[in-house]
Amino acid sequence: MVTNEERLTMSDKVVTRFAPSPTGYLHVGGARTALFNWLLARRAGGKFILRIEDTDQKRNTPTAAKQVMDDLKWLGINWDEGPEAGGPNGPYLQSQRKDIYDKYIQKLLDEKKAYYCFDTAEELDALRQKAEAQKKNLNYPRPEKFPDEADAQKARDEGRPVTVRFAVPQDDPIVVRDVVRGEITFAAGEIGDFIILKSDGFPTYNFACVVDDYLMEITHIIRGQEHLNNTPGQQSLWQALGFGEPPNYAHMSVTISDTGGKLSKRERPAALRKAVREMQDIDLDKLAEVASLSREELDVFLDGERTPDMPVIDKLAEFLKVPLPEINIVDFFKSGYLPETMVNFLALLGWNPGDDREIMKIDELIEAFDISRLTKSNSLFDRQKLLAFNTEHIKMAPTEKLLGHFKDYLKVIDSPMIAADDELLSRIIKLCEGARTLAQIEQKSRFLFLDDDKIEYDDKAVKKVLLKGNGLENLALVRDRLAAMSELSEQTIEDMLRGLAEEKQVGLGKVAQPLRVALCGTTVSLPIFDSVQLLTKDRTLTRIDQTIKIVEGKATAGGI
RNA sequence: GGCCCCAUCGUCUAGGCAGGUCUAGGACACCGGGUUUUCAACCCGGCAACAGGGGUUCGAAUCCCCUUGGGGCUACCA
Repeated sequence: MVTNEERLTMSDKVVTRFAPSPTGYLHVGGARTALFNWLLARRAGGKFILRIEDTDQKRNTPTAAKQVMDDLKWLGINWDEGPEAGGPNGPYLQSQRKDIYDKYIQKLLDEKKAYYCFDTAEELDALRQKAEAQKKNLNYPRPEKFPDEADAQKARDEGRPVTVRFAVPQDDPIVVRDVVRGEITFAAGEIGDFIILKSDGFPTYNFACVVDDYLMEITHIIRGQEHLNNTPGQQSLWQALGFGEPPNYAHMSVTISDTGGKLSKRERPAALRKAVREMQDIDLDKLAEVASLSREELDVFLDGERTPDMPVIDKLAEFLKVPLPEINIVDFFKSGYLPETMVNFLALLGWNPGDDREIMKIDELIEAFDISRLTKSNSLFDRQKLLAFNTEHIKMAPTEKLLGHFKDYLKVIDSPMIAADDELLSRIIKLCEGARTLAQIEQKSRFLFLDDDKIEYDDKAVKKVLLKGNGLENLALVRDRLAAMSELSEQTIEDMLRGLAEEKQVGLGKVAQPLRVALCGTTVSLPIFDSVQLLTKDRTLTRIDQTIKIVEGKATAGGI
């Protein structure tokens, strides 16, 4: 039996890569792919390369590459070669490697292993439909005689699109050796000739990726199962180009959404659409204004025809207070998850260390990582389990580290708590022991940083705690006792509240909860004794008075 | 439709390649109880799975075949 250790030292230096197309933020699936490649490289003491696959002129957004890199950095996934880092195999943006690809395209053309095509989109469509009628996939009819350079020039002059197709060898079956799935055989003739150079002069993914993997000396490619069907074609190209042994492929399972199907970034707009449809009396004009969309653009989106950019979706959701499922890595950041949580959780989606360990630090993950333990079957992204993981990681994290994460979080959500100093934030964090997300810590304590007149009273809380039973009366009593106190500490506040509860023959909750609602407007906050002490006596009294006034007013007006 | 992949508790999974030690282990969720100034956290207990059918074998969750189910791909996207 070959151990993981032996396998790693037996092989040459391991080189892996993550090759995202910069179409938006890094999403969970991409992060997982990046992570596995990174873990393998780190485990083996090899190299991890970041390569940006931006050969599609239509889909790239200018900021996307930076967004992806920011998200990788947040996760702690660093790259040895790539944009920003540099390296001997650059450039690392495929759009800047055109001359390299041209050279290899020309080589295939010269060797009659590829040929020019001049079909229009309509002509291809017709071919595809014909194939469909015969219940087959389109297998492009290769011409008997390949067009030559003169033909290509003529087509260009006539304004016809000029592409290049790879002539896939049709005589033998193609066997792909996959680390997680074993040997997969594609029958001879199954893989049709595919386009390697687009009419805009850029190579297709299937071509660029083969050339770059070769030139960058990639030894292991871990990617999603959705690429499995590309592999025979790529492997075939690898051979035609004379690149020798292809790299080790490992096709991971796909991450499935709890709504069914592959986890996709389309889910956020879809969730928003659904929520808007289910809502009544929304002012659509106002809504459009909030997102700085025209009313028409909004309608188009709501009809499901087109989707605006993510920041617009976020704005709409925020305005409507609709929680959207987190899909992109930044979404999780903004929801108060720790990067350690994401790395740990993602690593366990389709991989496990082989023992009962689940909560693991990054170092442990690296130490335990073994590519042969990748799982074959698809897995569902379980948000509840993710929450449990986050709870554990918050619990585990040293205060200083947590403080750092918390400050990052406050910044990204633009919280009024940014104003607080480290000492105060540390105390707050300690008071929130057991919190599941950084968001919960913020929500429990932000009332301390709001102006007294900016407190929003939650209707349900007011009804349940102040209007039912003796809530208001108890609050008034608390006010009097508090006003009479000279020294305020958690202990004296506790003594006062407990004493009062005992006198009234009620549980502590009956006096503590009305006070809590008066301070922060909701039933959830930091422990009450600390809350009062931190807010100070004067401001506590102010808020109590304000609350009594507002609630009594509402009650007599029959508003509640 | 064609091609490809997959199949253990509700979910993530261990076990499978080297068949017996599996009356199938862990975690999350769920249910019941405890603790409690809120939300959490925490403690104790419980429920819960080898998709179905055929083989092979003394013996199958484990090997083979079929069925069913799920997923992926099927672009001048990656």
